[in-house]
Amino acid sequence: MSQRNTAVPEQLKTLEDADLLLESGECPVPPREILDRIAGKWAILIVVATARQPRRFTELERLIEGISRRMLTLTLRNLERDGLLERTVYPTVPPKVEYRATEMALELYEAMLTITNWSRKHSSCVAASRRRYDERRAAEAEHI
Amino acid sequence: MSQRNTAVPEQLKTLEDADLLLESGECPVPPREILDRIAGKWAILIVVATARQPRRFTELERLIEGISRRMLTLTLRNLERDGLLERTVYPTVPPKVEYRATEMALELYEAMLTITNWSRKHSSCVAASRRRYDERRAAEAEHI
DNA sequence: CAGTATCCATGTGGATACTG
DNA sequence: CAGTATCCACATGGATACTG
Repeated sequence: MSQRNTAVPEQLKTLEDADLLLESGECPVPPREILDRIAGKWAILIVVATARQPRRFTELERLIEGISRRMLTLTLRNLERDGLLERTVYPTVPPKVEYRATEMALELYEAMLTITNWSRKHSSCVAASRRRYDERRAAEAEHI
Repeated sequence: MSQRNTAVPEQLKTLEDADLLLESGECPVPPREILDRIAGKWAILIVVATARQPRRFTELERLIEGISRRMLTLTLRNLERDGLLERTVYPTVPPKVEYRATEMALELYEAMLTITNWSRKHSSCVAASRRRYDERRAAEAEHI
């Protein structure tokens, strides 16, 4: 993966091809949308929290530190709508609702781990690059 | 990948572990930040555009449809700072500047393709789930 | 308990005039 | 040409009062 220079497929010559890859006309749901979904601050955390066992609303609110009630609701709805979360209502008093990640969601999470792996692999390199960049800019700012 | 139920690692029992995975204390640059970077609307398009050949500022502005001058500059700076883009200045008049994706960036793009692949694989399933969800909600709204 | 509705602060991003 | 600076519109998201 790292020795070859073929990360971008050979047939990918123009940016229009990239659009096909990323915005994709044939897909009912474009990759861009999926990306936006998982890029949200909370979605993945919810998927992880509900991966191994069903979780209740308040339980998630406690588990996921810093999430607001509003954002929890919104994210849960979106995930449910996309079929990434299964919502089960027990018609008791008081009500009990459980959320659980679907198999599809777990696969998405697994795919997401490739990004995480990249991060881990190159993290210090990126950090070093940032230091160099910032120092260079600071130096320039000085002698002006 | 799809027959096993181990998308979430066995040792991942609590959400704190997930935090370690996603927000990661040991990483100088947390995965979350990388995710935000590539989730931006433009970064990946720029990486793709500069993958096979160096591109000039105005060239990118034309290639990447819909990007504003401001966002192009901002995204280029961020990518350069992170070491994902190499910026070369030719001190001519008028100035000429070229951007080119680094090897690291191409690897990240490749990793990102796993997400795209997930999308393609499950796209119609997600779309179907959305239809069902929307219809259900519409039905509920009616008999109220 | 599991939400919904509302208000408000902040950030993100577009358009564009200006400059070395 | 390759940007920077400025202004502004809008979406995102937090806090929280209220409800079935």
